[in-house]
Amino acid sequence: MLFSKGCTYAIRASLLVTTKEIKDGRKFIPIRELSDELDLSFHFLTKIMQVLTEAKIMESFRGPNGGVGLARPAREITLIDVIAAVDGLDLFSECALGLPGCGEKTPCPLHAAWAKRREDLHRMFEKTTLAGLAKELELNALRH
Amino acid sequence: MLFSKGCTYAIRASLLVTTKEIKDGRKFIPIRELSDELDLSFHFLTKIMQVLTEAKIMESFRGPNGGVGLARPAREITLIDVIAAVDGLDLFSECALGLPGCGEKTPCPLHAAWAKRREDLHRMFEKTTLAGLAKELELNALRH
DNA sequence: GATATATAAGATACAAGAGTCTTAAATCTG
DNA sequence: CAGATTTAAGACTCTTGTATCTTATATATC
Ligand code: SF4
Ligand code: SF4
Repeated sequence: MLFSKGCTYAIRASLLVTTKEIKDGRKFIPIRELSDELDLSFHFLTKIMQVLTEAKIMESFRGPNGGVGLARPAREITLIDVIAAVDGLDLFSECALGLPGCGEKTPCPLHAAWAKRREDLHRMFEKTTLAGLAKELELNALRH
Repeated sequence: MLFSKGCTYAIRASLLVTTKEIKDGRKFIPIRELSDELDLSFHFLTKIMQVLTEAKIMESFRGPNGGVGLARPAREITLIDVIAAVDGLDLFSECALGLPGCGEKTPCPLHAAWAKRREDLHRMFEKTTLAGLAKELELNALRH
């Protein structure tokens, strides 16, 4: 898999929080509500949301009417932010073969082809904001 | 990581076998020689080469002067063959978010962008043959 | 203040990946 | 045939990722 389970959960949950914030105008969404709708473990999602909170992508609030919400406007949060917080960015800097000490100076024969696509992927996730995804989701009634 | 450790070892070892076959004209290379030069565990590499042998990518021969060698001409073995044998091709058919039952009919908002790059990656590994890599390696004195 | 609701934090359990080791079978050489 | 070499097969260990569970802590409502 390209991303860890936790990372994909983080993306899906962030997107759901975004749509709920935009559509219903709510500031904090309980994690239980998210885990129910996304059909995944509440406890596991809790831990992941804690990571996003620590990374200043989410804000949290305890007690009744508490939950998690975006710490910044949805158009300022990119998928790279979420990926970096959960999985790190090794995928976009390390290489397909993972040779020790590899790089531009001493490349393996796969380097040119892989590095190009690696950077393209990085740019793609960097340009994709939660606001953009939420908008696309609403326009086309896509799944989440 | 994009590929498992075993898969990257498989690629590196296949490539080394290819260059040895081409340059030295040897049919079988002992796995110990490969593991020594690639600086990785002999026993682990043995297990991986067994997978490649089972997949008809390599041929093996026991006893003195034995070892492993390419089962087909190097220009007919692609990286996709090696990847498919060790890691499988899920990476190129599954999606970034791994939603259950996802696909063209009910796509998530990431689908279009990801599917395009996923197929591009698949094509890249499909077009890359061991012979091509070995040639590039020799021409430019690249690492392996 | 008492109680219910929610996240925070960390202990624990389970599964999968990565790596090691041992024994068996095949092959060559002398 | 005897002994050395080399892969085959599988048991075993260690580490990491995934998931669950329990106990704290903060907050709101009454
Ligand atoms: S040279 Fe490039 S492609 Fe090759 S192992 Fe290093 S980073 Fe990866
Ligand atoms: S719709 Fe496409 S991008 Fe979205 S989860 Fe499914 S395969 Fe992946």
